[in-house]
Amino acid sequence: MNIGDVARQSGVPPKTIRYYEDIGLIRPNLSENGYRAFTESHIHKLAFLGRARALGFTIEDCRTLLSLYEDENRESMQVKAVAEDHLRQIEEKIAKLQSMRATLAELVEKCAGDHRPDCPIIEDLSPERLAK
Amino acid sequence: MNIGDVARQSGVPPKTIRYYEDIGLIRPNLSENGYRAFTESHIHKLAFLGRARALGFTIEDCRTLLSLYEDENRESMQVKAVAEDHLRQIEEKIAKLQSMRATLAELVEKCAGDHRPDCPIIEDLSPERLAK
DNA sequence: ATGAGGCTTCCAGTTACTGGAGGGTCAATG
DNA sequence: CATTGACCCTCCAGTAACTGGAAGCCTCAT
Repeated sequence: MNIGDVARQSGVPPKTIRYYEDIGLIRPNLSENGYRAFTESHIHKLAFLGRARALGFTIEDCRTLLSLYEDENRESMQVKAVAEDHLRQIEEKIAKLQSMRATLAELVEKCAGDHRPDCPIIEDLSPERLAK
Repeated sequence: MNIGDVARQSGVPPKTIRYYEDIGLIRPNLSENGYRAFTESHIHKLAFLGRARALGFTIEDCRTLLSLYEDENRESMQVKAVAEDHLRQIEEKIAKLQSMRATLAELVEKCAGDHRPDCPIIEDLSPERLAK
């Protein structure tokens, strides 16, 4: 199967598939004409990767998860560890963003948004000592 | 003032200050010995940038905000527009992350995390058609 | 004058792709 | 049989915002 078909069936764009090959996530065969030749198994792996990426796992996490996916003797605790770690990082990001949102929302609300220059947003960003 | 002092007073590391100069956010003078020479005003701008970055504004947003900061004739609606836009993007990011978190939390909870290979996380990532 | 610490420039690496140039391959059509 | 359009290939560069490191001046205190 050619890369275009695989892209359609896995949901992973051709460019990305080539990139995944570059970094060693998948290893398609080469056919005589120089085209990559993919199998069903490649489609599965790519779809797997697509979902893992959609859940925000890093490429390195994906590498680990893919090897666990292929490993009949994996222990679910290995998978769980990766996922829990990722979950923690997502929660940290959410916390950071929520704190930003809180500050921003407050500032935006306080800002008149008219034609005058006075602006609580600018003031908040300015070093207070200027007020001296 | 040398870059080290400015870094300490503004909270922006020397490397980053040089980078900000590179991309035209600040313009320190050059002293005879080839060192950058900063003024109070540079410290203020850098502190401003540091805060804006901490609120997640992009460098391009910072460029805009900095010019508004320096513009006595700014209209607060200009500032507000930038902030509102940024706020919207943050909210989008939060939404995406929360959806990831929900899925991940559910999967993590369902995973036994023991020595057996069965794992709801891997199953969720796997293309279902394999089940056929 | 020597050594520590600060300053300089420049190059490379980070994350995960994405776009584009330049150029072969294939299947179908005229 | 030539051409056309849709594929495919490789390689290079760019994205965001820094950060680390090498190689080499400058300055001040001993």
